[in-house]
Amino acid sequence: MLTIDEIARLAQVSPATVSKVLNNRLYVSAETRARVERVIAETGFVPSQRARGLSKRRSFILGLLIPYTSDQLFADPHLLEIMRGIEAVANLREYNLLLSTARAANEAASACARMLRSDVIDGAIVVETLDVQPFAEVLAQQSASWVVIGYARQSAVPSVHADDYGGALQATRYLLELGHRRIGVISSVPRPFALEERLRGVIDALAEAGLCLDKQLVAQGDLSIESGAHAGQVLLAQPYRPTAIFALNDRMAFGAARAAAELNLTIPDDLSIIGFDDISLAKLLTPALTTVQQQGFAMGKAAADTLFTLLDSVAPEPSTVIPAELIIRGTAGPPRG
Amino acid sequence: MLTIDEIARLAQVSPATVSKVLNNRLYVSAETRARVERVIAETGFVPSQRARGLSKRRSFILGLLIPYTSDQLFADPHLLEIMRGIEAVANLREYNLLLSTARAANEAASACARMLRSDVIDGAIVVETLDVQPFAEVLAQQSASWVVIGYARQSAVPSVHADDYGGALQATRYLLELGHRRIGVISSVPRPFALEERLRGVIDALAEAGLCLDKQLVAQGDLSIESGAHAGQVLLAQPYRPTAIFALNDRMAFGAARAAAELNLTIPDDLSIIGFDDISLAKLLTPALTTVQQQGFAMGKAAADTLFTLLDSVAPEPSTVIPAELIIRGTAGPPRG
DNA sequence: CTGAAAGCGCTTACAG
DNA sequence: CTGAAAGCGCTTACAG
Repeated sequence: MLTIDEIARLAQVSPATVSKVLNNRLYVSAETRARVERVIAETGFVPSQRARGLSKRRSFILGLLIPYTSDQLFADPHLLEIMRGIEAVANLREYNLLLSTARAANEAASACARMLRSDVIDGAIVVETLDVQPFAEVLAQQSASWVVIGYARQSAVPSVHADDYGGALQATRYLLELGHRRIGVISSVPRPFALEERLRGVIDALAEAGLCLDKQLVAQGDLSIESGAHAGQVLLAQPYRPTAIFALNDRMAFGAARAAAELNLTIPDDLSIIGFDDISLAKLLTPALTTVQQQGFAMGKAAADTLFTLLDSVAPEPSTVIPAELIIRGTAGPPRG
Repeated sequence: MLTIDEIARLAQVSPATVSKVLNNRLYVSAETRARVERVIAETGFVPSQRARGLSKRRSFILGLLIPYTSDQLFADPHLLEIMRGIEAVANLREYNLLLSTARAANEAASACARMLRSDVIDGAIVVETLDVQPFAEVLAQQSASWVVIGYARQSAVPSVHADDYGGALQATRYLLELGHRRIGVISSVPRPFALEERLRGVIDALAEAGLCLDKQLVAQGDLSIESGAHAGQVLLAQPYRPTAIFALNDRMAFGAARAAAELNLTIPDDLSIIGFDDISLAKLLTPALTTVQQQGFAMGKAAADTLFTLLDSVAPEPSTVIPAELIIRGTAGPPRG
């Protein structure tokens, strides 16, 4: 294998000098630098990262931890966009990305701790698909650098999340503007904190219009399509039924659409539906689903930026909120009559 | 940071002995081993991977390369399953997974080469979402260890792929058994090799029944939903139209279903549709899509096994074929009348 | 069975 | 501006 010593020999300088050139250090004469660079180019030499890491005490690798149950991951709308955002930043810093998709949260947390201790990774980004608490406990001890994409409530970890509250506010206001007054909501039990925020957005938007959230018009699902269909049936079976349904995630919105179809209700004429997430299938519903989009790329980018801030030992923003945007497509319109 | 020297001091042995315990070497007395293990357990010591790697000349990291255009990745049915399969094997070997999702194929190839040369990774698994040729050219030179998931035609790389031919054979036979004689096919231009194989399966199954593939009944898409819809329109606009359509991927099958809906054709009574891939949305079509499923987990596992075979310097299987299975759901039935 | 020494391939003060 | 030397934290012959 080509080593720095070999390059030094070919360029007739010391390994230390080659190292200086490699690291863009000052105090190397222009001609020496040129000579070394030529040899490097000719040989295609790439320095060994692990030797470099051993000296620099860095691995130049970031861990991306996605604790998941396969079903969740498939459903996650913007995970890939998040990854792209992280990668974009990591590339600039010449960092690589290590992927870990452990199953249970505590299992993932200890795997993460191991990678940190064995210095395989310099820091980690944890996607809050499961409970973040186990990570907080394990990683706080070893004063590790990490950030969570999601809500890191009690723990003091920097976090990045979408503006769930604002997104729900927009969606609800839109329905109100269209003229809806009886707006059904499909929420979830147990409720991830993001949904808690979305629900708060609904309530506040209704309050702006002088309305209260009618308990009768809130049905609970479990985030799945099936549960959305069931919740939709419940809402639509009411004597004085809602003219619009805001499902707090897209999959449940799909379910609601199915429930409407079973009752021969036309969307959006008989029933408006809005979802949240903008999963890739949202466009495939007919009509296409009006929903709230999260900016995965921006979230990934922000998370990586935050992590590098930590690695540079400067205090990062405790939390970053990425805007969410209402995407108007075809499932919401003015109520009939 | 805790080092092997510190452990040695605490256990009152030499670092070399600690190393032997760590590596499960023979020739360590039971009591010495016990003492060292106790200290390791008490301190929670985890050896530095990069120091270990520097000595062992291994990084214990595998590269997973997914050259993609974001659209493709979203659409990829079993990528996550593939990743899980790879991870399962990697975990057993105490290897980690590095993820790289470069855009263009040649860009990805050179990034891969860099990671190999800088010994960030010991080997790579390339998912054939784009052309594998650039990888073959770049990696062949440095005699790197890598395998492709997909078809690695001219190149001598070990490959793992689904039984596209067999899957198409099954699907077509099934339609024939249901009684269909006029079977439309939605293929693609340009055609990935996997689709080539699927088409071959169709032709052979028809031949078994004494039928030929009618050119009139083959429409070309480009793998997208929209193209499938268009191809479906073309096929269904024919005077003597097909009673079944086999779309060579699920997305085009979705498009075909949409085309059928526009003509008020009922599925499967007026038209049977079969897809290929079993993407996660397949179940969401109403009726749910009958399609051919690829075993992503098995593919990932096989690819990782093959890569480790290479890393262990033994000659691997040149190619591994993973069975594909017809999943019978609701979009295919006997033809009317 | 155990340990001293050299080595993996870089980087970093430090001296010149 | 340049290079010798030590060090990063392990492992591996080798000697005892």
